[in-house]
Amino acid sequence: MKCSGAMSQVLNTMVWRTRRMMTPAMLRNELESVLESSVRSIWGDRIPDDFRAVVSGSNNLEYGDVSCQAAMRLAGIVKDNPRAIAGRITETLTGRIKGISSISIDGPGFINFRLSDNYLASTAFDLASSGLQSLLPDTGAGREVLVEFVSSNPTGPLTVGHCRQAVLGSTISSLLEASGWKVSREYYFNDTGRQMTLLGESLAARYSSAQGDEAVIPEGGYHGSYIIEWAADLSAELGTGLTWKRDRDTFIRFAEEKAMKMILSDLSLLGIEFDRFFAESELIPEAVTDAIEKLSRITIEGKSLVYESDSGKLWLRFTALGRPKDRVIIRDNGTYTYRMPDIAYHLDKFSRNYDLVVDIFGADHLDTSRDVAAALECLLGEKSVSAKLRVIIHQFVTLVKDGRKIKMSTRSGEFVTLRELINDAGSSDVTKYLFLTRRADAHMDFDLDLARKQSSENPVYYVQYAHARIAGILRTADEAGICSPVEFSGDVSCLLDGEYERELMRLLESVSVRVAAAADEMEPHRLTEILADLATGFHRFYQHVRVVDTDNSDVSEARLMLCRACRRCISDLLGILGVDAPDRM
RNA sequence: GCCCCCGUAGCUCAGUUGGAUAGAGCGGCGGUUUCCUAAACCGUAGGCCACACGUUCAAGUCGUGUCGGGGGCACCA
Repeated sequence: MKCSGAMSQVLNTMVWRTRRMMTPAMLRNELESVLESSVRSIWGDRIPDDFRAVVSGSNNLEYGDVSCQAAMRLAGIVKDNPRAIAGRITETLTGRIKGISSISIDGPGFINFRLSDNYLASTAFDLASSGLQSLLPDTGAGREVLVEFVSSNPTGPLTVGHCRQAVLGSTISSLLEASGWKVSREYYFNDTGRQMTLLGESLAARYSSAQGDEAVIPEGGYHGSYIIEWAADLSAELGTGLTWKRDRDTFIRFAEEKAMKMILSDLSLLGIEFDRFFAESELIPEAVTDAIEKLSRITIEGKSLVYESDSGKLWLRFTALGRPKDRVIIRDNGTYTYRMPDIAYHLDKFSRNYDLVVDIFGADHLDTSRDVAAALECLLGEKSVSAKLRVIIHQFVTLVKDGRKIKMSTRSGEFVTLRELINDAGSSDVTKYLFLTRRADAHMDFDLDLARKQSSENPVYYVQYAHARIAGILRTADEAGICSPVEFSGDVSCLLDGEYERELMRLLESVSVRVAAAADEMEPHRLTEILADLATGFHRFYQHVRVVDTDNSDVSEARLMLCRACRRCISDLLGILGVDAPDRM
């Protein structure tokens, strides 16, 4: 980017200085602690220890930019009316708070604060120059978190349901990363047991049929047509002489390898990578046996947690742990049921000393997941588990095509794959974004007809368009020889005192706080809300305010800085979602 | 039978430890372009927040119950 004489003139006439960055989170924290100490200094020990003067955003411009409702809370405690309380609190703090230009008491007793123009401009500037992450609180502070997601067994391609989980998991991971966590993404899969045998046998059946032999896919086996292709590959590689009886392992391992490749390629469509693929076979038999041993040493009310039934099965007494049913953990044929290796897996995860362990599961795992958590709490102590384990359960997806819902069943081979979905929707960006427009715990109808529309009806394009528009402005500005300052000066705020500028700055200021909240709650759908707000805010600003104006270069430069802040904010957020931020559309 | 989720504008959905006049997109109606991307903007209509009771100074938000819808619950994973 080149800078003209006008620019250097501005640089000369303004006093640029470095300063300590004041983030929106710091401002709110400071505000809260000032309010709190004011309250405590007035009423002393009448205030409960857990009292907090919480500050939140105002939804109405007339009521300032941030507000505090402490006075209403205190009414019952100090026996006075809220407006009088608010008055006493504010008396003690006039002129003491950085970043605040005025304070008022409104309504039943809200204390409303107006952010100073200087502060607003400075946060916009910080966004423009250093990006969103520089304003986010460092919640993770380098602590380590393990996020497990997808964890689909290698039996076929990923489906629409896995797609939602993949998008959720990778976005939550990125969000945590942006908040200062060191994130490991892990994929757990079952490479042993009945399902793999069925898969291998299904492959063997397809393999035999291809050679004209009569062969039937086993009861409960896999009917997907992709296995026909694997069978062809298998005979091309190893010839036609294999039989299920003699070469079980060859069939199973070949199928597993093919399935895993399929899954990896599906994931790459979404741009998702894992740090580790953890196979169940790594736990068998030592880790699982060890876990059973630990559990069997525990007795609750005189009864052993692990017991054997007449038929030779081994049970875990979940009812003693507050769960509704006891469950079989070892079948009479000596194999483990799903829960047992999963408990061992979680013990393994906990033994690796992560500060936080996040599980992302579909609604079908709810019951098991609670059993696993109960077993963990029993072995490791309730406190250490509840403090570290975070389970996010998401509801299922229904596809809507041509206005009608598509029914899916998994094993039968009648399902829509992730790959088909992305092809049908036209791009992975659209798919990813739309999956994040709903809360994880809400059922979701994925509307393919909407996904295919390349118009403002489609929320992705609305946001991307805002980004492309800003990029266009920056190009125009560059050609006109205008660029925004590289250092911040407080003086710049007087150039941005218009209604639309302030509205945009106010919005930009709130973004990092909202993103931090989304990270704390692990609710990535809030990011699409924020993005939509940013796009709307920018479009509105653009419609009313001329940015590139060579006759008014100082104002133009200041406005350009807002544009850059907005663009950076949008692209950083889209980056967390893994969605492209195009410069042209 | 047990468990989970949902019920907010015509449709799809947001709604920040409970707070001020309940919001957005799409759809409807009416406008805006000699000007940096009209994939945009502005205005307008449209709501007993399923229902009842309770807690509270204050409930879309919390509790109990009722009704309605979706989903899950294996010795599959």
